[in-house]
Amino acid sequence: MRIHDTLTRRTVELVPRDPGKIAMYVCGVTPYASAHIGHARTAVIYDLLRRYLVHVGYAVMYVSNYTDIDDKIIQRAQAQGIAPLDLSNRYIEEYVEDMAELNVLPPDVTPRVSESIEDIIDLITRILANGYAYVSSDGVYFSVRKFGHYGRLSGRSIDEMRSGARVDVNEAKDDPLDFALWKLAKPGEISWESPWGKGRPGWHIECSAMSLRYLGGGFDIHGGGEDLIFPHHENEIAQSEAAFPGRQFVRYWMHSGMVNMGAEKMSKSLGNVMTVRELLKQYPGQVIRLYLLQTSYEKPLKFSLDGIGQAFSNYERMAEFETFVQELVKSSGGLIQGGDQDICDRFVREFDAALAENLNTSRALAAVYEFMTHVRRMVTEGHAATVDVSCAMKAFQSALWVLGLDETGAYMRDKMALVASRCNDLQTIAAEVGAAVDDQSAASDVLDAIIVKRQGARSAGQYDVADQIRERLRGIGIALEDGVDGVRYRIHGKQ
RNA sequence: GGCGGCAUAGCCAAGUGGUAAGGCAAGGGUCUGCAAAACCCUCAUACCCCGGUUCGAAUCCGGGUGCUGCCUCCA
Repeated sequence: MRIHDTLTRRTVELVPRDPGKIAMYVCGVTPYASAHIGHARTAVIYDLLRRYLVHVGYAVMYVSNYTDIDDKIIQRAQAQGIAPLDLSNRYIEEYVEDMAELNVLPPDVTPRVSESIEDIIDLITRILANGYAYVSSDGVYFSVRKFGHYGRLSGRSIDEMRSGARVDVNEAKDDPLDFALWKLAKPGEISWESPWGKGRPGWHIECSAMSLRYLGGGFDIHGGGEDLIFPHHENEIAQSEAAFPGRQFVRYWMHSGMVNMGAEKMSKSLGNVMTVRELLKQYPGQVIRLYLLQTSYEKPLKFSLDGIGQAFSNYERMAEFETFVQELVKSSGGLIQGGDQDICDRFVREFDAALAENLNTSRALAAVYEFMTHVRRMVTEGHAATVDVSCAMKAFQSALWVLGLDETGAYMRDKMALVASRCNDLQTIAAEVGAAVDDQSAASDVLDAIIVKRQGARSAGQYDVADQIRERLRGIGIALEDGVDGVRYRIHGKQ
């Protein structure tokens, strides 16, 4: 496949360090607050990359960290009167739950800073020994000017940054551009023993230590949000290559675009966030995931509820199609009288080709939509040729897996939860139409009773009554459909 | 101040030299008690503006305008 490499600014063929294997590292979150939709976007995108690589046959080793020690965590924990690691631990647990809802597969390894102190100390020791760092009054600093390639990833020169003059002034630094590898602890702060005194790692060093630990030097893909390009990833390169001079740290750098709230970037520090939790109350995780995949991963995504509503319609279509094609396979024994035998092959080829071109999800989704239309048309028209429809089902399900949209079961569960959230309304309607339910009945039972009532009206020819009931349900976001094989209903998150 | 990115129909969005994918919404049709779903049809002489290069540009170049990212914690 081809991917866009931030370092060379080119879209290039992905050539692994070891044939058939991909080693990838993605910067995870600093868990001091609930994950927002921007965090979700990054997680979903790299999860898609991983799934695609597995799909085309690679053995993938995927590492993603938690930066569970940093200034903000310490501050917040202090404010709440709890231990920093308790705070970060709580949000890590929350994050794991949220990502599971979005069908993000757990990475193979999820290292934490607090559990990687030894590796970090070893790495700093190496950097010091190689002369790229110095011990100062309040910690250990990296000498940016000693690293010749500094600024290559983010495309800036050391002198330009000087004119920016927004780098903080710190007496302990030899140069304002230098950054901390190890911070000596202030009284009462969480700390670990080190050759330079009790303290904790600076930001940046942990990702070098953890990625090198689990993947080794020169691993394949390093990813993260594009806001990490500078200084985080720039510094990672500097540290890692200073520790192991002459060896390339990472083969390809990938960066995912930001989610914007209105015109501005969504960020915890700006406070303009939409959390995943909040969204999951209104929409199934699969719908949110599809929403995030509708835009190319490198472009900014302007968050909108309307966009999620569109994703809802689309996901509904996919879920319905999956059921449809499964039933078709059952009823036809796998072969049907249809049309174009090539439909499957063309779909698989186009879908894979789209993702192979720097994860073009819009194009891949277009292939999925067209495929659904083609298969249904084939069945509708019923040509003379015999077509293997089980291959269509397999191709479709395989594509859904790659996109991580294969949790149709979870989708149905989430929809039922939305029905349950309307239990009061349903009870009201049941009372109005005289459906036989009691106050204790579950929402789905109440809904069933209403539907039974309506079917009774229909078979009695009382269409005005039936239509009224349908309208009432539509009013609370439940749409009834009378098919030849019974009644179905759809639930809509938007109202 | 320095270095980037983006601008395609009501909305989302692909497309980096060959004459505008796909989806949502909308309108019409088939089907249906009526709807919905499904299927069929319609829906940008046109890609922010002005120049230029070219047989040919949404795509390349120059100049504008607007929005935005990074330079400080950040996915």
